[in-house]
Amino acid sequence: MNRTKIVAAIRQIPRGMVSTYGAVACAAGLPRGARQAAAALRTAVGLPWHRVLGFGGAIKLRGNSAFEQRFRLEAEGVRFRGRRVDMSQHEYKFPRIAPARAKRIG
DNA sequence: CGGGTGACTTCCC
DNA sequence: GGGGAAGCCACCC
Repeated sequence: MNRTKIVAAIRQIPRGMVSTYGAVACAAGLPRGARQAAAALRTAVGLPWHRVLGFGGAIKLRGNSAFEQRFRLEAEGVRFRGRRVDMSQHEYKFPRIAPARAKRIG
């Protein structure tokens, strides 16, 4: 199941690192599955959900959840630049799980 | 089958 | 940098 791959990918993000919806989906073999990655994060439990961000390291949650996500990341040593995570330092690059052809998303 | 929806992304103003 | 439009995709009526 694709959703399982997405969950597996998210679970691999180590502490102090982050990734993006698109990258996670890509690692799971779904080049256009950013939204599916988000859906998986919403439903699945026990994931490091706070380590998944929008493109460029932006928090896509709203309200209190956004605050909590930022708080948790900072607690792991992740640094922010403005409202975005400093991706040059903390972006986690997935090992290839499934062949992910690079294509534009969006 | 068709239409609405979203923790998405990219362009453009 | 903020806001809107358009494209994409799985899921759910």
